[in-house]
Amino acid sequence: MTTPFESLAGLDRLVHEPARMAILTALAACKSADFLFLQNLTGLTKGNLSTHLTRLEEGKLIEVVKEIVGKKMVTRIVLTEPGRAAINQHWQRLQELRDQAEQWQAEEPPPDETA
Amino acid sequence: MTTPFESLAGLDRLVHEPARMAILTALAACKSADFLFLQNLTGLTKGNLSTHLTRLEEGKLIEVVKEIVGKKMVTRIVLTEPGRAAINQHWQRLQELRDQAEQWQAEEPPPDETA
DNA sequence: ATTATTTGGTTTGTGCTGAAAACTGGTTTT
DNA sequence: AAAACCAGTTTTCAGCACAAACCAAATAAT
Repeated sequence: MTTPFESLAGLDRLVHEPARMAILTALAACKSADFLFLQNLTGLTKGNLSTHLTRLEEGKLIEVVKEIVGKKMVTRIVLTEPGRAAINQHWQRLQELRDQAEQWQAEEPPPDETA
Repeated sequence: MTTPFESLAGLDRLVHEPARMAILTALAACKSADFLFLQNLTGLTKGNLSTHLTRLEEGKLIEVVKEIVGKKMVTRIVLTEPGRAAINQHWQRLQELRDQAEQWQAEEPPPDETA
């Protein structure tokens, strides 16, 4: 028997991490985002954003595409389908777990020791 | 102007960390919990639970009380009022931010470059 | 009574990880 | 041509989660 608390403790940190939740949620809300736009949206520093993007890319949740626009190189970040599923499911899971936690009652309550 | 994504990125890691969300949420749902009961609920190892409890105690979100019951020493963990507020507000904030993110649209969209 | 074993945790060691500073390569400005 | 700037990347470092090792007290075995 697994409690909602156990599930909470086991949440995927790749998605759950605040900065990455921000990035993934932003990407899910935008049709497209380039690096600087994402930086503005999330308020992360460039270095920080860059490393989080690398992690997300390693996890196949996003793709980083470099396009040349005019003479500038633009880094476009795209949410993959697994990535979209991951962030959506994460939000949904949080909601479920919160609800379950509220409903929850110990089957085997801790020994009474009010004496 | 701060976006919901910026707020997401700034979430308090002391509360947001999966193991600690589990602990705090469990404590909010129980009237009381001793160490082993919490361990069963969350599925954490003893060492891991112990260190997280220390962090939460340092943050004044819980209190760890050692009682002697019969001949046994029982470690009882109590959510402080700030602790209860913190976990409740955290859940609420997550909900809000999700909603805001869904509503959100860029005021200043990224430069169109469909060419 | 003395020695194992179990119970109920804490401390220590280690590898990871998030954050910002420092760096890099191209571009524009002067 | 040099200086300044832009758009990111790499490096450095402190902090952290995790489990293994450890420890004290109670209980069980001999």
